[in-house]
Amino acid sequence: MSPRRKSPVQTVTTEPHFCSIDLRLKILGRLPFFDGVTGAALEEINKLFVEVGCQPGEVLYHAGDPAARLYVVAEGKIKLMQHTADGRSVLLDLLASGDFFGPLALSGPAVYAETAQAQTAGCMLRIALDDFRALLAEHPELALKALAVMAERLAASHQRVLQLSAMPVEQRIAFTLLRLAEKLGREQDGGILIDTPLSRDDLADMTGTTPETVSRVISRLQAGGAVTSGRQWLAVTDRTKLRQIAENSA
Amino acid sequence: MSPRRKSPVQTVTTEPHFCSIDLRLKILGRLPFFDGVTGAALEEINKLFVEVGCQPGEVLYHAGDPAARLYVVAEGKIKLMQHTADGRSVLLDLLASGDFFGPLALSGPAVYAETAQAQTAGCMLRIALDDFRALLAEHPELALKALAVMAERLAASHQRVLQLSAMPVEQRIAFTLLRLAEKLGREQDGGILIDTPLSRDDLADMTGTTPETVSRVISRLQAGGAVTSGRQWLAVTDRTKLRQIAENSA
DNA sequence: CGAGACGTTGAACCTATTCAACACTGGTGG
DNA sequence: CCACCAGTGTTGAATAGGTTCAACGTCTCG
Repeated sequence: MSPRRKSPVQTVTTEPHFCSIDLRLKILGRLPFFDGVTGAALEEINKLFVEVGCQPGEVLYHAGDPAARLYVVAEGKIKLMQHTADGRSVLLDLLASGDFFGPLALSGPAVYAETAQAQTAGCMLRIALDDFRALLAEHPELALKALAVMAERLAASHQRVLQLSAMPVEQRIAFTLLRLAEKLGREQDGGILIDTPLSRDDLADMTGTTPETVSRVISRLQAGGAVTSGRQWLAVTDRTKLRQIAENSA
Repeated sequence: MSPRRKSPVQTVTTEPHFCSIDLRLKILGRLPFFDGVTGAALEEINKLFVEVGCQPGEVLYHAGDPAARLYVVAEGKIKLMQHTADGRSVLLDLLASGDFFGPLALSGPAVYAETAQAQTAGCMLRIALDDFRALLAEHPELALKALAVMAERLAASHQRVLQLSAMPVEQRIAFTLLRLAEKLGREQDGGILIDTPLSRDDLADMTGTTPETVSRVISRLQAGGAVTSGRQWLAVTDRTKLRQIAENSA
């Protein structure tokens, strides 16, 4: 019952970001792509990656830019976004350590389909598209892994289309919070903290609504005891209640 | 100015549907998957497929069913749908001759993610998941083709999320009609006929709205001369005007 | 300490939904 | 062959859910 006043979200603040060799190998080894690759080959692969630091708010690339590289998140959170002509925006995905982004298709027009923006400071591992193509040629089973990743994302996107088409705002927000808690959740005295600086605008862009509406809904959820929230942070305190709201089809 | 009274959409009516060998090879040869495969190998692949006829409205599989097969549309139109607990539905995709559907992921849980329902009578080519897996092992480059297909569909789904999140109904419908005209369009005295029996309900499920609203919007479009429409059919008569409506961000 | 970003809340407005009545079409069976 | 009926489409009126605009409070950072 003691409302936390400051954000419990850990924001890394060490300057010019870079990753230790250990972290790099750990990240790469954990990728679905390379989980069957042995240590020596992995180090070979590691050499193909370049590390890039980034600052909060920094845009790694814009939708429509010529696409020549793929990225892996080593540290930090990345927002994948799209924008309309009149300035509205959608947050397509929120990526954390180990997530892959960029033109996974490999064929097709070599432009980025979305804008990638850093939500926190962090470090990315970058690989040239050609190098990745070569890697795929060498290890054909990697394509199957990529296929699995794409299928998962397609299913997620379809799920979102369903929600936007057929559910009221409150349910969409509840679902989104559950998903975020699952993906970015960290245990925090009795609740699951969504471990990224998350604004009302971000949530609005994730659920197809406005920041004002998000604020109202979250106030309601907070009054009902389902979540606790403050400036740029949110924790799920009653998962069951939240799920109930998400699935309430009455 | 003479409003067509009967649907110009050609509906195949020959009973128990099946495909000629010629058609089968033609369809398979045209698939992005097999476009590099030579005649002899193609006939080998052809043997793995079984043909299945289907009637309008028939459900090939339900979302959640154990998934053991992949399908290729030889003839006819297939609706891929999802449903909510309270009976609302979304039409995720409308597939025509040459389109692939089923669990393209190959890994992951072996259940169908959507429901596949025939919109017209038609014929499908079916392959066992295991056979397809074997095919992929034999021809690793096929995985890249599959990857490209998935990427395309993911981009389409993202586009739809953007539209549902940030555009009013009229724009969404206009966009949808343009896309349908592009995919299923057939030239028809001065207009582009969308060559499938398309109900207001279908359009509502494609644009995240209600059949009533679709009806109103289409009436407006028709009054403006952008489209002509009747029972279960629609033709785009002024592409430019429709595109203008679709992109109007004012 | 001030400025700007973030968040909340209220009130008016508007778009699209819902409910309802009716019209048209096409197919079926008497 | 016609009458009927279910499926489809149209239109109107009332309503609701969410947006928009605006004002204000609060936190953070330089």
